[in-house]
Amino acid sequence: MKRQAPPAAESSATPGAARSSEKYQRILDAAIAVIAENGYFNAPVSRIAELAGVADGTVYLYFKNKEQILMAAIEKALTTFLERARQELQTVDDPKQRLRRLACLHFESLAANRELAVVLQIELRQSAKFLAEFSHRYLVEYFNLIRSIIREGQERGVFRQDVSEKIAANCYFGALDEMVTSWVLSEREYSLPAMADAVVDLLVRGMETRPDV
Amino acid sequence: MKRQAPPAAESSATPGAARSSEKYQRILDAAIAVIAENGYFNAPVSRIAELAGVADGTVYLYFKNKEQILMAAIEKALTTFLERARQELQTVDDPKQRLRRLACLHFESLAANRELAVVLQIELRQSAKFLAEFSHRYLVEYFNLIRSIIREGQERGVFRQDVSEKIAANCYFGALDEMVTSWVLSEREYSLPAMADAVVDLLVRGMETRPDV
Amino acid sequence: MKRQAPPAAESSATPGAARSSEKYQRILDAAIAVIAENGYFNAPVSRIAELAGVADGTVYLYFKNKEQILMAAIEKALTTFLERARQELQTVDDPKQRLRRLACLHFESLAANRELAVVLQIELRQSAKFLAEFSHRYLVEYFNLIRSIIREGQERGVFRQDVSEKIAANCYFGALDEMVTSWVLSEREYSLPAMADAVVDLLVRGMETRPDV
Amino acid sequence: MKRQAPPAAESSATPGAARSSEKYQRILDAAIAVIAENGYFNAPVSRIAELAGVADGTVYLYFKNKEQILMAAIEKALTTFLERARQELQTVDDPKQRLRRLACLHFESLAANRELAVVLQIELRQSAKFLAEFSHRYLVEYFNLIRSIIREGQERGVFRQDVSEKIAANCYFGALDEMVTSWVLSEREYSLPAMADAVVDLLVRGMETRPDV
DNA sequence: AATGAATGAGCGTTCATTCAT
DNA sequence: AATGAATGAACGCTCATTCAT
Repeated sequence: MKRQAPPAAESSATPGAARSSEKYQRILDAAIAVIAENGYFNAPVSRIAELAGVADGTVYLYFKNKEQILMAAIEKALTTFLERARQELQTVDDPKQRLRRLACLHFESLAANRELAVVLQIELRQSAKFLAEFSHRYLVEYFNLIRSIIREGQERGVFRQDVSEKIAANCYFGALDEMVTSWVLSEREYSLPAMADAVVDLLVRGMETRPDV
Repeated sequence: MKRQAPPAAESSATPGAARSSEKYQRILDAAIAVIAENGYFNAPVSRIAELAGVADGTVYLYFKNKEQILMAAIEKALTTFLERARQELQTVDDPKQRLRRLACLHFESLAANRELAVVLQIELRQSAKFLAEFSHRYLVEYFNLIRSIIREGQERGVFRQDVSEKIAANCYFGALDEMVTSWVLSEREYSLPAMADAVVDLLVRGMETRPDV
Repeated sequence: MKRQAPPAAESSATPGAARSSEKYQRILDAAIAVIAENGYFNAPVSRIAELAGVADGTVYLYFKNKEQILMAAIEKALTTFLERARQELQTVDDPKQRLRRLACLHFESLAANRELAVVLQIELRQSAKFLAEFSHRYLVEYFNLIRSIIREGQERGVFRQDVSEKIAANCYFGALDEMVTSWVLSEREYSLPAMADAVVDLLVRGMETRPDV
Repeated sequence: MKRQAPPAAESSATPGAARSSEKYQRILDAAIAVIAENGYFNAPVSRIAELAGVADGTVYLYFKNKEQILMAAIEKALTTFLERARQELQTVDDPKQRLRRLACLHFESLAANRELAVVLQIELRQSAKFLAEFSHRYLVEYFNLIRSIIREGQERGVFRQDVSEKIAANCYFGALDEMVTSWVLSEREYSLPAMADAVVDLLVRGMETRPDV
């Protein structure tokens, strides 16, 4: 994250790409592409550099090591997502609708960038240690958001009280996650966001208090 | 030529040597242990061999390459699981109960062997290609089993017809899967099977036809 | 020092060199040659391997890392020297003669293997840390030997008591050491052992009690 | 063109830029500090630049390459030392006293700047080639000074004629050198100059003609 | 079938040096 | 004169795989 002060601005003399330091971003994008294609451990830093159009050594001007590239990519994606999610959820009040909105965002975000989706769904879990650390640092916030919505719903009497909020959040996230993985692995092209309603429907029905008999 | 009868069945993952041999199994167990501990890419074949008590070269008498060890381990775990699942499900008729029974088995199987769980939940996803191939070859059967139960439920009028059986299966599997991942990553020790009822409850309620108003 | 059990014996089928594990020694010799030529930091392991006639990776079968090669070479040279020194000194009683004998051995040992001499005189001192550790582990024994001879001389009244044994040992070693360095750096070829008498003469005179006036 | 007058004298080790510049000196000091701490090969130019408070590239305005920094640092230290030595020796006539004075200066100079001492005693010897070139260019003068004193002593009949002046100089220098190395490596703090008398005593006694019996 | 020494391609990373500004 | 981002060659080391025994 030690983003070197970009030497100023893009000059004219540079063929094709802008000179200076959207290089950070170029490396990040290249990394996601190469990792998505080959997996983290089969993604040589040299290939990432090549795709980013920089020298091997340049990568290390922007990232401490290979792992940090992946970390940075994931962190950014998640931070962006959470920020957007929190913002959009402010305009929705009903817990059911909030879960629905969140699922749409989840799907839209990943559908918009399939390579990123591959990385998040698959490469993220290369090793227990990596995932564990990651989960604790970033994913936990997403979970907390989900749990807070469910809790709110329970307090309002919209969701059943006899469902552990933690378990419900797990099921909700797990269902979304599996849908994405399924989509990522599928050869057939289909709209992921279009699935949101069905999924949320199923889960919300599972959680809601019966409109009593 | 004192070739000791190389015992029968050879699957794709198993060349020249005996699949049933005791060494075969020892290598498999060692592989799961080492991979669970360090991750697939940080699991040297030499360490697997060491733990299995065989020479490095011996591993290659039983497996074509490193990837095939992981493949074989997973294949066996899944085959065993599916076999047992099919058997146990024969004694249950009600679709809801069948889903419940399946979830219990899912959790029990993995809770009984945490190392295997780590491998299945995490190491499985080293690369999109790997996972894709794996999914298509083995996981698809599990999915088909789940889907057939749901379909049966729909046909009997126990589950709503307006839920895509495919999506429902995804949600069901995703929820279970996330519960397991959560359990694997958790430091606190708790009973995974004990969670089965709550999870199935949530999902079954989401799928069932309302006991009409 | 983890010398792999050499797989048995030299077979006939091997062209030129013996098959198996004087490889350890070959690598050591190659290392000394390459380091003497280029200096430790400019001595690629790959060149050492090449000169030893083994693959790069093989080096690491015999040595934990590059530093350990240098360490092993030096340790062996010093151990051999000290062993021989102690043995030969048993046959000499007079302290003055013992110092003389030791100096001869010192010079002979290094003159017999100029490359080793280069390594010991020069490469040994690449870094303060390296040298410090080395001195404390190996050189200290040599110093102790020298000091014990001087002390003995003092006790017998052959050497002056008003000279710190430690300082005298430093001067003695320093003089020998400088002679060797001088010889190593000199382009002109001359006999190092031939210098021994003159050097020892100077130092012994400096230490001896005057045959009283 | 606002070229600030690039001040006069340029030696071999100093290209384009000013040798007398303040930055030049800052780089030199930084280099000695960093090299003393980490060794020449583990002393990144970037760290030297950082410590000197200049940009990486600036270093190359003052020095042709990394080696030249070390060269220049050593050259300056030796030049300064020799200049001072020659001056101080003008006030001493007796060869024995001159050797004593020289040893004191030797020890004082290095004791006054431990980092420089580390560099001179240890880092100087990174490679036979480096040391050889260095010896021939700078150290030789020091040796000549020592030899001239000894020769003078011999001519005056103070020192024995049967000692090669060259060997005697080697022993003298070697003894001093070893004392310094010993001091540099020692953890215990002690006064190096305090050792001068004892060392010189030993050597001078070794060289002097007996006050005849 | 079993061994394990040997291989060598491949990788992550460092750092002296350059050069456009 | 001064900068510091960029370069890319070079290196130490690992490890999947082979093969002579």
